[in-house]
Amino acid sequence: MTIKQFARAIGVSPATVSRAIHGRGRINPATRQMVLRRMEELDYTPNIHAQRLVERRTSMAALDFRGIPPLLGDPYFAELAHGVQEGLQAHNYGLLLSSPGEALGRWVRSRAVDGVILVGGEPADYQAAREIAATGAVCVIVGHQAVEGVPKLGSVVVGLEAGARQAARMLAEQGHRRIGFLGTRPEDAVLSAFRDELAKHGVELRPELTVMAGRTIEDGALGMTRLLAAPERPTAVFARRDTLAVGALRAAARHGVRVPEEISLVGHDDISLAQLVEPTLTTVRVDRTSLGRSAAELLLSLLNGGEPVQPPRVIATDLVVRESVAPAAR
Amino acid sequence: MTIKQFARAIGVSPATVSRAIHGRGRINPATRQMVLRRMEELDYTPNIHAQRLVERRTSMAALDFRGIPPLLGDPYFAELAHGVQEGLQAHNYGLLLSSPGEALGRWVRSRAVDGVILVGGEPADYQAAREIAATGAVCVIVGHQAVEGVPKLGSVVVGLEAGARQAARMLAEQGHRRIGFLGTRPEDAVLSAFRDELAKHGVELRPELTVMAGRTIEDGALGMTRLLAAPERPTAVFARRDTLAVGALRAAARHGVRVPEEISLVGHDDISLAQLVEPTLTTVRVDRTSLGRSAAELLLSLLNGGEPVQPPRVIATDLVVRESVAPAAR
DNA sequence: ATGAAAGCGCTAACAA
DNA sequence: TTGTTAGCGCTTTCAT
Repeated sequence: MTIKQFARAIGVSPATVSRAIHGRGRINPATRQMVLRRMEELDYTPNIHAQRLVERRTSMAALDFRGIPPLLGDPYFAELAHGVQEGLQAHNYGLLLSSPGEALGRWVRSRAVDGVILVGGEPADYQAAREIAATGAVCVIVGHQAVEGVPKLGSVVVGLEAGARQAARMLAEQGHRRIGFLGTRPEDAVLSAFRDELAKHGVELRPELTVMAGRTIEDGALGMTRLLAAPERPTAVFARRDTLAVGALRAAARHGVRVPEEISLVGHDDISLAQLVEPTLTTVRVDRTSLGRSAAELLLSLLNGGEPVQPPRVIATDLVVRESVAPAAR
Repeated sequence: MTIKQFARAIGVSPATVSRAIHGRGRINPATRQMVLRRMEELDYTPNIHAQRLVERRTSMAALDFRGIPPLLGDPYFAELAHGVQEGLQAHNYGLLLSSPGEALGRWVRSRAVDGVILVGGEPADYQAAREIAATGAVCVIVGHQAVEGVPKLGSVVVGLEAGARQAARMLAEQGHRRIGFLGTRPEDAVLSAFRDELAKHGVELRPELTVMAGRTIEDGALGMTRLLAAPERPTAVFARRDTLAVGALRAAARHGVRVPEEISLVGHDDISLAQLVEPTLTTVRVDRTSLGRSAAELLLSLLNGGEPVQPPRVIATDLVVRESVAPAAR
């Protein structure tokens, strides 16, 4: 049924129907109620394409993971998507899941979406975001660094410092003085914040106990084995990813070192596995659902004429205390 | 830029541009190439809403998880979504992620999507699928039972039997005779197939070793504890969900029972956790990516005037052998 | 407060 | 082979 047919059926003009639907323009409240009621009865729903064509907005946003390999299969990104969806849904925006590749550009240029949320921290991703914003669509990038001063471009940042500092503080306060670090890359906001905070508490993160292990469980096991073999074995270890921490846990078990009695362990990310290992893992949580929700909200605000320059939104990490940490043995 | 402006700019009529874009109707190949080239140069992209309005198709499908709680946060569904996306993308279809609730109906009635993929096995889900198909949209339901003979409605089914039988066969062949089962519901295709196949190998699945444990890790631990306390302890256990199996693994560890040396363990679903526990879990895989891809393909075929009655598509499960199974101790 | 009419940007008959 | 024209279903001035 078209608006014309429907209007005729209930004895008003199409314009009145439109006014009733949107509540804009002058319209008699009584007529409005009547129209709305009869819409239900006759099951009339406006054709969304006609609306979008004339209104020039879509109420759709695209979410793109920039070809990050495991894509949606990875719970990390799945939770992010969930948050984005929540944020959009609250404003009746739809979510278009963009597949990696060039499709995203097509969606934007054909105006299938009003805006885009890009997830990715690489320079190329920031470049892509700029290009999208330049075409007139609104774009929000979720990554590790803030973007400011670019019109139609916003950013949401994972604040890695906070959680790392909390972890450092807790370990220091529990009396740990020889602390190991299992990392992925030497230049890492988590590592520097952790080291800095330890220093503030009079604890030095020694280079020989700082191991760039990798990212997998196996990497973690290997790294932990090295730490356990150190002349002065650490009493606590901070791992940059939970997967590394889980590997470390295994290695400890294999070497007969009890966690947390003999060595404490802190992970990072709070993947679901963290609650499933034994002992359960104390870890730094990245709240991916709020990350997604914030990105969605920022997008919507930019879309509604929000200021081009937003205060950068930072989603702070925080420590989740579980079983894998104990005071340092004397 | 509109088609009219673009057409004028390159000195042809809008109709010619349209023909060039779609390659339909009579058009001089040379003109076509020219138009296509100039589209690139002038960066003209058709407004998708105008296209959809007149073509009466959207090239969009909605994916709805029917409010299954963890939603996208759960890797199981994330992988499914991934498969769906792959299938749709191959035909240039877009994926609209529908949020639980009434939104789906709106997308369908407003013609925002041509079709819907519904994931859910409850009777209410099948009912919802029927209603969608009745409105004129095409619908595919992903669940445990096939639907046939309903126009515009297709189904993809997880073939639970195959994997369950493989598991039974393997355990029987490894010499296991006292086998336990940790289930979720008594009426279950997996349970009956497993029991039946065991019987074929001369092994009885004894009622006292068949425990309806639940679905969580904790449930699994409890169930396993009961099995371990049985007068005649089983030498192998089949768990209906990997979460149950993981719980069983823990319970075994707590009771000092080694897996697989003293008791073998098989799970079901192959969630990512299955590879992360120790020992890694032998389990029945449900290939969720192909499940999603099949659903997408079926949807597209129905959309393209495919037969209302499709042969029901079944995605078979199969056994993944890892470390948690060993021959029965003599 | 309501209706008539002019587009929104595209496709597809129908003419040429 | 190409152009002209009439919609697709809606919103929004501009009249009334």
